[in-house]
Amino acid sequence: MTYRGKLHVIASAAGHLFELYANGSFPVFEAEWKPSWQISANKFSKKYYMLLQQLSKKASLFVNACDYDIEGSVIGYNIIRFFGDIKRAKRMKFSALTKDEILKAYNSMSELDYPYINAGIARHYVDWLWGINVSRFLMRSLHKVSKKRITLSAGRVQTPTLYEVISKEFKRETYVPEPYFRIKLTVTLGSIPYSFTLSKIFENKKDAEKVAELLKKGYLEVVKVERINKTLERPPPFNLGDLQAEAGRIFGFSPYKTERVAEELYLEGLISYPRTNSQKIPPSVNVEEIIKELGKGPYGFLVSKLNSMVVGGRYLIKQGKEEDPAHPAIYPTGEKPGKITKDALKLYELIVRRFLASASGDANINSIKVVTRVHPLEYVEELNFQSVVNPGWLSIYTYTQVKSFQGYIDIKEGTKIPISKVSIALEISKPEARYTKVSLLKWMEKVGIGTEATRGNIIEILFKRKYLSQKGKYIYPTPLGISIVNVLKENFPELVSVKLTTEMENMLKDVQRGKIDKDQAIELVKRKLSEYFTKYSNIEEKIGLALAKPLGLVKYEKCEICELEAFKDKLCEWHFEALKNLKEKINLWKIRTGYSEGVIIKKLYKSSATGIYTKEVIKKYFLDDVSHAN
DNA sequence: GCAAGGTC
Ligand SMILES: [Zn+2]
Repeated sequence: MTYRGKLHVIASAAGHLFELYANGSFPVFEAEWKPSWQISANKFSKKYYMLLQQLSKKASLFVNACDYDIEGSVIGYNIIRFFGDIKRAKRMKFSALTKDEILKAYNSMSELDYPYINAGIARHYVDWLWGINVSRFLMRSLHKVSKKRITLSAGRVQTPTLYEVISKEFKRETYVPEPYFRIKLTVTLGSIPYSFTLSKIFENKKDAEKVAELLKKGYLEVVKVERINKTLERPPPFNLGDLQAEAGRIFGFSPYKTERVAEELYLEGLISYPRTNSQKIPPSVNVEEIIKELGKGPYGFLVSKLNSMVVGGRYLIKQGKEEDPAHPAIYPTGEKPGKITKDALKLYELIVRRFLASASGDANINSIKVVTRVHPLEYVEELNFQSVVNPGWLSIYTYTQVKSFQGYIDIKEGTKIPISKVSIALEISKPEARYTKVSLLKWMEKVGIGTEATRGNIIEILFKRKYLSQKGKYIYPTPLGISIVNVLKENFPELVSVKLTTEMENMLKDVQRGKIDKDQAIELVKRKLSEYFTKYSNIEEKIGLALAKPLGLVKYEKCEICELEAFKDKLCEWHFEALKNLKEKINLWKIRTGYSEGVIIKKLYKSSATGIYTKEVIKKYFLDDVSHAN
């Protein structure tokens, strides 16, 4: 384009066109930037590379207009320094690809942003040095012992993620639930029988029985009735993490799949840039125009619903808390979908409904809180009944359903409600849930490792390495994954912890502020790794052996129940822990319930709260006894 | 071949 009398040529990169690269030696501390297309099997970036190289020959000024974050700064810097001239270069900064923001950024462009560039370069080196060297160390060690070449890896993001799955799973699968008792009452509300469980917890069955006996002659007295009108606020538009969570919940998509399909929609021009953490839509996005366009398409009926809710004709998008330096939240462009896959259409509709919901109205809920005294005891019990009086956004975003109490509640202060039935319920404690791909991604988000663009993929890498496996929707570690974590935790403790990322980010901030030089920061990592590998030159066999065992490449003493290495009493650490927990908890069960061991074992074996390793221990050592005894 | 980060 010609603007203000000057010819401007705008050409796009496609992510990093250059990557760090070195030969195959070990340890390796020197790396150079090399064109991505020369390294990777995928040559897609070559055409972008060639074009930018050609155009750069004729340019008098170079402007980096990549994403306004440290990666965007590195992407543009590398292109300018390898093809152009960093002395004739500028930086544009904007957080949404809208006319307003682009014009503003154009009119206020700055010199090249070295604080960001240097921090970005340091980030690349730190990850490369740790990842390449430790991965090579693992593979060399295994090769020494087994002569096998098997791809193994470790890294700042993938290793803490693997460690998290394993530590959570260790607790989950060796879990033995504890018993407790609660009292269930059935009363008549108006003309409807209504059952609920008293909140009071009884550790021992006998205590619960005593109280239940008293309640048979008891009643509920209504102490207070409160009617509260609550609002259920409409949700903000999607960032990628929320989209991945919802597509997982609703369609069963993995986070990686959602990211891929979202990219497809983006390239089709149907949605805005998907790899964003923002839940906000800035005023520079023309929401009115987008909704008008959507109204003409297949989702026009949703726009009609929306318009019936909005007063005054102005849409007010609910803004979320999460932010992104380079992009707004995900929104539909208003373009009509052409021929796209079934999955793409599902995801598109989800994004459309969420966007329209964020522009619609909050739902109104009528909630009745009934405070009762349970006679003849002094328990105060709260009963809550809610019904949706105005669905608002719930009628557009129909993936979220709110239960409504059906029926009329005719009670007021002083009303006495007879108890028609009393029973005792055995309840058991619940363990923390197993990870799914989605909940693992949410964990990564929470602790702050990885980015929108990488989290889904890094989870898939752990599966490709056969460190993790999936059954149904749940994730389980493999023996190889367990050995990898054991080896890394013992020898490179930094690498299993999220702290490595926190500390790296602090270091990057110092580089940005000029408190330390990027080369100094990189040097510190090299020194640390160098010390490690000098120290470990004579333990490669030991480490190789630990990795060869789960791969079945060497003989070793196995657990009596599984393939893991025996740890104590012919059991692996996991089965040993499960047996220990089980023995302790059986006693607790006996005291609290008065059940025989046989009954307890059967209940535990049947319960979904009991861990897998616990069940295997039960099967091996207890179950036969039980069937003989009976 | 190996990381994590871009994007195809
Ligand atoms: Zn075992």
